[in-house]
Amino acid sequence: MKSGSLHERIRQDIETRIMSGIWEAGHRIPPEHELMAHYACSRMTVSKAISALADRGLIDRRKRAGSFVAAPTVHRATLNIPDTAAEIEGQGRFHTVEILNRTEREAEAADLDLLAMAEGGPVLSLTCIHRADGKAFALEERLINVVIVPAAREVDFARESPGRWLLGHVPWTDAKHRITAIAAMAEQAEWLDLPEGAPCLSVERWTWRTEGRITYVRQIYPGDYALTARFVA
Amino acid sequence: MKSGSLHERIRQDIETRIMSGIWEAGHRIPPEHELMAHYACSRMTVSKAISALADRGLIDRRKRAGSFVAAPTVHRATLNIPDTAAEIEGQGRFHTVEILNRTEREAEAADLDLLAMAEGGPVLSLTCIHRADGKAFALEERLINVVIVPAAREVDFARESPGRWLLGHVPWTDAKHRITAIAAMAEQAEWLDLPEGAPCLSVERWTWRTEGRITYVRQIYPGDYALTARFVA
DNA sequence: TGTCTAATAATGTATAGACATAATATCGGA
DNA sequence: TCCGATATTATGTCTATACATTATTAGACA
Repeated sequence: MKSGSLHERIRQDIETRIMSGIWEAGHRIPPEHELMAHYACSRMTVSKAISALADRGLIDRRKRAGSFVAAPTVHRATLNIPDTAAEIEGQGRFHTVEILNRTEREAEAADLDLLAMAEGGPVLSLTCIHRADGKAFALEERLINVVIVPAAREVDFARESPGRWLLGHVPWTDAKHRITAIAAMAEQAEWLDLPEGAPCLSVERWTWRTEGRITYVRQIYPGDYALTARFVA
Repeated sequence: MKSGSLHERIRQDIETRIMSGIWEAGHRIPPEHELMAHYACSRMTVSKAISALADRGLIDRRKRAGSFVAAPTVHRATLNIPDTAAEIEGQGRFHTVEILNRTEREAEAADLDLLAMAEGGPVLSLTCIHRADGKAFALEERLINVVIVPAAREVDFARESPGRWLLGHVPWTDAKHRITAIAAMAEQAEWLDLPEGAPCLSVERWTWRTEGRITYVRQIYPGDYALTARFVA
């Protein structure tokens, strides 16, 4: 239980009190000088423990007033969205990608929107299917902004999947995800080996850095695929 | 840009270098004493900045060896799953809940599993529909472990929705989420005002605290409902 | 009684130094 | 050349102290 350092133990201690409901929302936690006395340590150590809790949103700190247990209003969970190749290999299965379509073209109206391109320019459009031990796992539709990532032109994405290549070679500053349920359209259903209209999970991601959008990707998984997320950090 | 405190600025500074790709994965960031000199500050301040980055998983720190930019293998995003009532009201719409079914019974085999109950005991089963401005928004199927939360027996959940009541009255220590796509079954489709078989987003959540599982809930949204998540903390 | 002002209590930030810990580098000897 | 003891370096934790910031409380004054 007592994991190493003092500030860590203090944090754990307070966190347990909050989580177990001994200190409920709105309860004022003892001021730092009291905790100093209680744990017989310096203020910095106590402060470090409390700051960690504040960072995680478990408590609110107000000057002069004190620190209070925060009222939970949302479930906040961390979602790990691994690059598909890593995910499949992580399950001990054999991953392959097949490129179904690769086109380099001038950005069309729809592309301009997805990649937030003001002026237009060349884009690389990819459609590929990921397989785990030969079985369809996910369908990937991707647009890459070639203006920002010119190197993508030269890559053989059948050898290294687009997601993995981008992750390793192109840094991003921000990403937005959108998760919806869709009905598989005829062509999609065929590739995923599902009946037409079968429910599928669609995960879209827009990735950008300061200069602009890097890539847009939509991944379509059969409905029984589950994204899992956990509370706590 | 420069927001307030020095350690915050240093963190921002380093983060920008990492995110922009100036320092790529595996790059060693300057040791603390160099950063001290560069920012003309004490070691504690530098350390605080770097520790924050380490907490977020952006860098790895190794004694004697130094601190290195971590290799990104996954997109990590924070998913906010608000209690449905709060979500609807947050959109400025009018929220109502209708309880379609409320049963208190001895736990059945399926319940024991979902609530991880070893011995059995009473459970409260609820089915309700959330509406936004009168329009179907989400269908909620919930099990509450009455052994742990006896107070739930007395609550009128038509006045305060189950999610909100639990959030406000019952502290949890951990939660697990599972997101899948499903086809609406006849009864579900009817309540959600969708054709049978329409793709729907299913969000399941298991919530527990030290003594055991508190509640299991499955929320079913029409397919066009989107969960969104952002990178960064 | 009401209002403005000053004291006070709490957190927030930062310093400078000490010792602990872990991994690497170095050097002497077999 | 290899091995092992020792030195070195970078991070990890902690102390004691100082001053800044902010909201509340108490007191002075009209």
